[in-house]
Amino acid sequence: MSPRWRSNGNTESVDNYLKAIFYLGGLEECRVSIKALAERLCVAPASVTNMLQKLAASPAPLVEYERHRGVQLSAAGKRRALEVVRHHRLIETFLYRVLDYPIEEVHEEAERLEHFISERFEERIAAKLGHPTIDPHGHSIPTMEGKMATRESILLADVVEDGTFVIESVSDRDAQNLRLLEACGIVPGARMQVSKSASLEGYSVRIGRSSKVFALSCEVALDIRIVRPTK
Amino acid sequence: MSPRWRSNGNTESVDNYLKAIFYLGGLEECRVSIKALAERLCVAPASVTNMLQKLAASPAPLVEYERHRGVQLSAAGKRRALEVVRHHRLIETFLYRVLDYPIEEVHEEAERLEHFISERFEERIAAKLGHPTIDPHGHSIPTMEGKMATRESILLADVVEDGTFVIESVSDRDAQNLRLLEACGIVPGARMQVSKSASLEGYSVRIGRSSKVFALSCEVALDIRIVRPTK
DNA sequence: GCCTAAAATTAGGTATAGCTAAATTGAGTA
DNA sequence: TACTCAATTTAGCTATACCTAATTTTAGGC
Repeated sequence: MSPRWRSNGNTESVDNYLKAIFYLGGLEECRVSIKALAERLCVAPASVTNMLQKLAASPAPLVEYERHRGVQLSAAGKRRALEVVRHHRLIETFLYRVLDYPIEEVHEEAERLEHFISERFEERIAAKLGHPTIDPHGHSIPTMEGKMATRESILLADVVEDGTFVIESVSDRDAQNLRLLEACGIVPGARMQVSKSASLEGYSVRIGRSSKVFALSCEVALDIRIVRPTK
Repeated sequence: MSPRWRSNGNTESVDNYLKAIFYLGGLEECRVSIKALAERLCVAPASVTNMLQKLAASPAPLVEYERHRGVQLSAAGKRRALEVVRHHRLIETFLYRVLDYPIEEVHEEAERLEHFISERFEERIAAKLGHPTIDPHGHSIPTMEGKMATRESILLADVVEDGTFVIESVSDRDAQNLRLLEACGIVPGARMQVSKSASLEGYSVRIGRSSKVFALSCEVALDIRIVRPTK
């Protein structure tokens, strides 16, 4: 006799651990340290150790964990992480395109809702949106089967030679910053002229044909991915 | 340093208690027994006592609770309950009208999501739907200010004389049943000829101009509200 | 007024997911 | 090799929200 509303088992925390391991592990899926996870999740390192031990001890473990050598997702864990990322990015796209959210508000709402929507909800919003592959921040949306397209972009922060680029994606984690970027026209798909300015400790950029120049700090440049123009 | 995803305080259980007290108290807002609450929430009576004591002891209590004499919502509790009901019914309407959900699936999804949507989400779906006042099951949607329209309907189960009625609302709690009702055309707004049949221990009904007769049990009739046709 | 049964409460226990503080481990340096 | 220190783990604690079993209270019948 357990309350109706807990019947699905609450996977919120677990999902957040999996997502964090997924992001921190990068595409190379290297082992992630307890410290890095603790920082990303805003919990104490001891809490992370605890949770990972529990996850690793389950009959169908979502993580591969070895004492003192960090943690990695198992195949099942990666599948679940990609599902949550798909939920997150579909919801962001939906909020932006169907419910006309301001761009800087979609992340927070998606961060909450991603854990609670059903398969049906996922399928319906995907259909409504025409099965999108890119979210409003320019990030790839994993498919229902758990495949995520990889694109050959680089970090703006890694640019060494001045040139023209197309913005692939921006970070969704800092709403304040996102609002500023959007106001400057720094949005996925925009064409951007970049010049590295040593004096400024950052980058000067011009968007499209505008003559306005914006200064971007190195920190912000770490959150922007760009590609060479196709033509 | 508490994890981001718990920052709002988890009000899921509390919301469910408030909603249950709201429904069981009825429009007269009478005191609700611990036993009734426990049954509705599928938890042990001891758990209800516990929760109510905690809720009543808070500096701004959501309930008025006295040992051995049941519980009632405070003004603040009623406000919150109506907000959750508004969320629930707006979400149901949204799922049905915008995302083309089958009618019998909207309740379960709304039951989960109602606790986690933001004010912005509420406002946006309401706008998208043209600020609806009735949900797909025929229930009134409370306003943003916490007012809920009351209509002069009666339970089908209270019908003593045969006659023609318009269906106001059906229950959303039993998906199976809801699917059957819909298949019979027993949906809000439909015109229904009712005859009480003693032999059947229930009602025989015909919908619109159809000649098909359906038998409804007394139990089902407890979940259908009807009104006299306006003309 | 007393007795009984149902309802409510109390007492004590579980699991989850956090926490701090103390102990341990291991990786790089002297 | 041994030392040091940061990272990790362990131990033991907290709060929430549930549970069962035992106790208390209340309300209705006699």
